[in-house]
Amino acid sequence: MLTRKQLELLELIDARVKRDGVPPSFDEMKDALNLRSKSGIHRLITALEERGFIRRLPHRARAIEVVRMPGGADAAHVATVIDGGAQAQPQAPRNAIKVQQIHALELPVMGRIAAGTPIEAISEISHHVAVPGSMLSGNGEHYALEVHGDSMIEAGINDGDIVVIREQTTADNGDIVVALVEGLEATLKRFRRMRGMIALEAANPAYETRVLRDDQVKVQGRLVGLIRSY
Amino acid sequence: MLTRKQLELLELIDARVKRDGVPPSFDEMKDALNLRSKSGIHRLITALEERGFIRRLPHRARAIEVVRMPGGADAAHVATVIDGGAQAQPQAPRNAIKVQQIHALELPVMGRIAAGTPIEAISEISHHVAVPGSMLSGNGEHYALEVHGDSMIEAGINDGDIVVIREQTTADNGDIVVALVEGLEATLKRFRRMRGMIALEAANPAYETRVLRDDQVKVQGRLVGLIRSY
DNA sequence: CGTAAAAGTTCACCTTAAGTTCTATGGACG
DNA sequence: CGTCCATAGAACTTAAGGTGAACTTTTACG
Repeated sequence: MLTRKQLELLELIDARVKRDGVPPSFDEMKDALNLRSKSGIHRLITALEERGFIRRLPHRARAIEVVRMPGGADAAHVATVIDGGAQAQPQAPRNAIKVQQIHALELPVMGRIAAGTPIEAISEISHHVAVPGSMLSGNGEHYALEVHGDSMIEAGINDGDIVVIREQTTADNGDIVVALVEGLEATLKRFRRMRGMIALEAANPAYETRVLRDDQVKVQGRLVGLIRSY
Repeated sequence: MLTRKQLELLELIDARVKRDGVPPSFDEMKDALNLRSKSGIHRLITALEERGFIRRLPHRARAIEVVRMPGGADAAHVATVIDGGAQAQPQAPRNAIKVQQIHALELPVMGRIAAGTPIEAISEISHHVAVPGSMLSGNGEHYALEVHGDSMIEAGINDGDIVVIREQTTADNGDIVVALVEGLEATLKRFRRMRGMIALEAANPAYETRVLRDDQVKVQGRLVGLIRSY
């Protein structure tokens, strides 16, 4: 899986992060591996990223994170240790064997939502889904809903899909939102504001656009992601 | 992941919140880090937010929250500990570490695939995505591809979507598959076998169904999931 | 409720640190 | 003897960090 050099670099990064709390820069790595040019480091880093051992933010200084160590993790079920909120706890519990960082989060599926016509509650949690971190905007609360109906089908949202919603009370034109109409019907529609009114458009010609007064519509969240299983 | 300054500031905020119960103001942080201008703090805060370590409400006084600490896990980045299989950690660990199951796996994105017309390589890994375990069939290798083009649009597969593929060389009628045509074109199409020939149907009337001889088509995998970010 | 103080934001300017890219070099190898 | 590939080197681009000042929004208080 890894060449000797790649492994060496991976172990170096891991050791430095543990020692300093801060990942090494390219220059520091180059010195530590006795190379004279950091372009070699660049290639090694790229290789490690491709193989899924580290994650990084391109062009960002010291933005490297070790995701797993060789021999490590690759199973579908993994136990995650979530730190209560603060208190870093670097070392894993003793009987843990392998560690992998997964860039994802479990979100509650709060129920079903009728995509086209109205109703179906945002009520109790039925279960949870893992959602890739890249879908989440960093700040803001998120939850998931199961789509029922075909009214958003032309937007590529099918019956049974899981949609990921970011809680927010405002929306821009063209956003797909979860809106509460008349205080009770929760629907998933495309949001458009026009001369004082709000239009909720379905993405299916069989459904009519509903134009409502400002006070009849309460935006509850915006669609930020979609997950479908076949 | 963090530079020294960023880490320093993060630890300061964390310590202050623990000590005072209230996050420090920009001026207080500036003094604590021995800076003469608070605009530097602003930039560090922005960097910490980008990297997902803190969450904040813009313009609000002292509205900063530490979401996670380096090495520690919370929010979008979660450290997963793979328990050997048996014994999980039954007893509540010393400093209130919560254990959560994340039912997901990081899959490599192997490149782009043209959904409609032909070609685009399954070549090197560009990056990784977390994929919910419910998508994975337990056994079998999986990988991900970025969809390019609109040929599968009526199946709810849009340009830019990430599709999750399970490696397999056979397919049932109606499956959506990654197929290698004539040994070089990789396409995402619906698979149908008819009287000794294989039909690869696009889900877009603008594209024609291609009917090919058995030996011209090699099934490489089957679509098992889809992930879309807005 | 209005206003002043406090807190957060933005900009311009600068220096240094860090990451990226491209081309050249030199050895291993068939 | 040419190809492959890791290393080197340097040029280049961008990010990080620092400062000071003006400006806007919140928040607290009389």
